[in-house]
Amino acid sequence: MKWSELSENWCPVARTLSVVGDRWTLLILRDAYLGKSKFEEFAESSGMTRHILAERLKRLVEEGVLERRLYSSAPKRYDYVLTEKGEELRPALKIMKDWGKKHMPVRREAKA
Amino acid sequence: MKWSELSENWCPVARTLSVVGDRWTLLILRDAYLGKSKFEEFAESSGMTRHILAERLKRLVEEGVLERRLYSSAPKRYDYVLTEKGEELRPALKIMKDWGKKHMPVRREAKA
DNA sequence: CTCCCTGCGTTTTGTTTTGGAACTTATGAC
DNA sequence: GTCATAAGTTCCAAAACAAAACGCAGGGAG
Repeated sequence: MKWSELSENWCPVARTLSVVGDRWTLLILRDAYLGKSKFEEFAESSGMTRHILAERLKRLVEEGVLERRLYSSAPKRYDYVLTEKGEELRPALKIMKDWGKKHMPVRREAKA
Repeated sequence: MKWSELSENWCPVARTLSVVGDRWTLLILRDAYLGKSKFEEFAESSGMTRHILAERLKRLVEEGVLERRLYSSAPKRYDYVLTEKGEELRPALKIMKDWGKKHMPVRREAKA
């Protein structure tokens, strides 16, 4: 089965994952919850390539998770802010944050 | 940045996603929370290819989210059960389930 | 005016991952 | 022997991805 067919799945978890269940998307949301909104902010913070970032942002806007907003008219600049729909995933990220803190300690290679 | 470098990230969310943040892995956990444990059960329920499933299961075992358990010795058969670490992600899936129900209705194409 | 800078993407070029389907191995049933 | 079951593994083409360069629209400096 292709990933793209998941949005029609009978299971609500699968349908959710069809939006946020790929590599990177939840990292964009993390940054959004931290107050970031600009393309360059997401790019730098998450470390993903601009290519992928542009695609994911477009998708999140299409799905109504983020809203593309004109924040400067000359020159024209857009940023991305959470919708109510997007806000409602925040608790899931909180759980992942706590889980990561508890179960995924940073293994730093013995360094001077 | 490559996805594989995420496990060393300063951010606990990113480290969590380095384990469960790819396509399919959370769908395996969904099935595990529903009581499934066998390879064929995961394969059929999630619709992912056996190839990918095998790789994801191996990774989840390595990370201590699932445990590979011998459930039949002749012929040798293994299944996969949640560890306590794995159980602790259940609330996140619950949120995604509710979010999917609320925000991702199944669009069925006008059908007779 | 000309040149450089910022911010938001798009294009290009290889590499990696994925999807689909067939194959393997071990054992029990008929 | 032949078929069926369960848990993977292997192969190849197709899709996704990473990295870096390019495009474009306004400023601002000189």
